Amino acid sequence: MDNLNLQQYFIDHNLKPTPQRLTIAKFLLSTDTHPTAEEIHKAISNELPTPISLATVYNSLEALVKVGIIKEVLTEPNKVRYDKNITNHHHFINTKTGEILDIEPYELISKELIENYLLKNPKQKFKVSNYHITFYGQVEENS
Amino acid sequence: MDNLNLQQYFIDHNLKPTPQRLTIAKFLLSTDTHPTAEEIHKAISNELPTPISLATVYNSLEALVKVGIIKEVLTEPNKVRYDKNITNHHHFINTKTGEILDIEPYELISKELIENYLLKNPKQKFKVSNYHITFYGQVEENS
DNA sequence: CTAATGTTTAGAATTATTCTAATATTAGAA
DNA sequence: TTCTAATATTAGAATAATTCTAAACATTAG
Ligand SMILES: [Mn+2]
Ligand SMILES: [Mn+2]
Ligand SMILES: [Zn+2]
Ligand SMILES: [Zn+2]
Repeated sequence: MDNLNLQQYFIDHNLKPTPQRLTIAKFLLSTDTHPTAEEIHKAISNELPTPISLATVYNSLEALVKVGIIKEVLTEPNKVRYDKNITNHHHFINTKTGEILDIEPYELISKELIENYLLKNPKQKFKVSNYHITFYGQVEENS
Repeated sequence: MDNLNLQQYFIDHNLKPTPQRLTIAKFLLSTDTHPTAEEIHKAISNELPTPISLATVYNSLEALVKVGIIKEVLTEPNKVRYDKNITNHHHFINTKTGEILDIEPYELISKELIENYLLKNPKQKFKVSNYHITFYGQVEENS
């Protein structure tokens, strides 16, 4: 999403396209990492004429989550990370580096497979609306 | 695990079987819920002759995680929950009630299936040591 | 006994986040 | 263009979860 679309998206969702919100959104859309509010605050603090407050970063992130432009990701204890990738996808955590990688849900694990799987649980019937997998391990570079 | 085994388990793992640790461990082993440190503190505070401090609850939980008798579970932002179920298993979150249910990993989603799945990701080779699925949805009672 | 070691404790400190209430900005109406 | 009402931003206080500190306790080996 480019600048103009972003601006329009905000307007369409009753969100004033303030410099702070635009800067935060543009920053998130530009990175594949999953930064925390603090990391975002540090990263953008010199991209605005006047310093942005941490409260505004938190406020803006909440607003951006609400209009569906970003998502929260929970990986470590007591830390919320933010993700520009709003599609249903999974995460691979590199246990050596701590890096969080997006894993796209290809067809192999389908909704049907998942629901079948849960049907094996004898006690209750589960109606799954969503699911998220966190993989832990290491990454071997392709040769 | 009963009282005697618990005591022995602690000793075998160089952990003094203090009343505080035993009480916390027994409490966790007795519940299928996934309580927070605070909830545990409240729940056991009248099961000991003298009041237990919250610091001790945190210290003990850390020790119990270290010796592998319990696990941490991350579901909500900024909250750590504890789980007596140390087997590899998944969690179903009832989005109506917030309840967290254990889902045993039956064979349908095997390690091989998972690794195959990740092999479809063209960019990198993943060596998965572990994975955890969080399901969201509702539960229909069996008729 | 006594020393050494490990444990618990209250309360202070820290970290992440939310709240408050004053000020500033925005966007539409006049 | 102003004016105005609604929103947004801000600094700093407050809160929630957790960790740290250093003193008091308990247990055990000598
Ligand atoms: Mn954070
Ligand atoms: Mn907690
Ligand atoms: Zn992601
Ligand atoms: Zn569990």
